[in-house]
Amino acid sequence: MNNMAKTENTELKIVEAATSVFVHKGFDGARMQEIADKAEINKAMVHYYFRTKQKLFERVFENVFEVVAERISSSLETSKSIDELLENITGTYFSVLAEKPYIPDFVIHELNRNPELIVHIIKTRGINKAKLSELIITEIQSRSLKPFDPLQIIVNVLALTIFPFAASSIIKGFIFEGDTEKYDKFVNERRQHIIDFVKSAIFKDQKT
Amino acid sequence: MNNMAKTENTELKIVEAATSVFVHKGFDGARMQEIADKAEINKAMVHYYFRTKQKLFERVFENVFEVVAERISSSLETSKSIDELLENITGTYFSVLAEKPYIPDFVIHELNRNPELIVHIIKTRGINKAKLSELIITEIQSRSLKPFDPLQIIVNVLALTIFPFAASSIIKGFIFEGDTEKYDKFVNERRQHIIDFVKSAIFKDQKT
DNA sequence: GTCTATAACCGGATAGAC
DNA sequence: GTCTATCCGGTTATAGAC
Repeated sequence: MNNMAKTENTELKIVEAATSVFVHKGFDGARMQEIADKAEINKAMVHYYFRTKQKLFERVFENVFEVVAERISSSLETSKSIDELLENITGTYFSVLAEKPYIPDFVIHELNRNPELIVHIIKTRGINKAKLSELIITEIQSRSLKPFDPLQIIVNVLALTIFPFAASSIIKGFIFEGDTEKYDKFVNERRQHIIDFVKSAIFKDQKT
Repeated sequence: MNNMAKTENTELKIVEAATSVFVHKGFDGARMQEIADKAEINKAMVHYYFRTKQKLFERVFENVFEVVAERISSSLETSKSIDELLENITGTYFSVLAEKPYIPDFVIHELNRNPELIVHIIKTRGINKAKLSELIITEIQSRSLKPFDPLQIIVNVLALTIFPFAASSIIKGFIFEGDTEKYDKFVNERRQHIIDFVKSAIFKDQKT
């Protein structure tokens, strides 16, 4: 009992440490020693619990991915209109990414370099894009919205929301010349801007 | 003379090989041996020409960055209206990125992990966002467009254009379930879609 | 489960002959 | 300029005592 609690506690500490290292340095840049140090534990212990760097990484990646996927899909389930959908998606992403802005670059980078990961993950959790485009198509017809391709719209919303976090260093550096204050203001205003911008694009009747 | 031609030729071969390796594996994942192999040259030669991996990387990164920056800024210079601007930016990006889709992830990832690079690059080539937002502001007033923040609009266009390339593996995997044909069709239609979408968002008069 | 020590290997970099 | 051989530090992973 005592042992088990200890075990799970140690394992958790390792995963947490590993997450913060992998997420900031990537798989190739991460060092098992740094993970051990951050977990305040011996390096051998990390191998005792997870055997290889690769296995530890997979555990971390799935965790990180799950955090986002979980919150996104639950917010999709409950959306009954495009307006609600927009509010929910942007809201969810902003609440997750404002806290963990490094997630997009991490996920994108590791997935690009390791496409097998995708196959593995898709099997466990497929995003229900069918349901999503159905909702959009229905709305396009019933509310006579602009006849854009639903998939393009979905990607647009993802792009508008995620890109600024993925490319934060570029936007901060090149567009705001390193001015953190202006950048923060920009991010704060952006959630509402995206909603307004997308609505303005797809609704025929103007709401300014 | 003969030596010099050979030198420049060898150097070029190294840079080309290094580019393809760095761009796909990132700095941490890249191996000098693989670069040497690809350049069909000895590993010691790579060090002879560039001394360190870091120096070779910087040369490659600046080259890659330059390709994009060059074409973007020249297309910005010549744009006299928002319509032209949209056509030029999306057109330029698509022509560059359709050919080199790995650039966004590479640039974003390396810049996020190595912010000092940004400072270095900004000094040499600043993006003239001032001129850009001026044009947008003028257009907003004279053609009575929706009063969106010009900087948000700029980021929107970049996001809509670049994100699908950066996250290509995700979009291909999750939204198109690995169907390359559908994905290619999606990308081909996307350039025009972005133009239509953005115009629809910022123009008050509808052009469907 | 936890630690120390070390194996085994890899990768960047250099020495030195040609 | 080009090659072979090699050094050397660092990194993953394991052996083995406690």
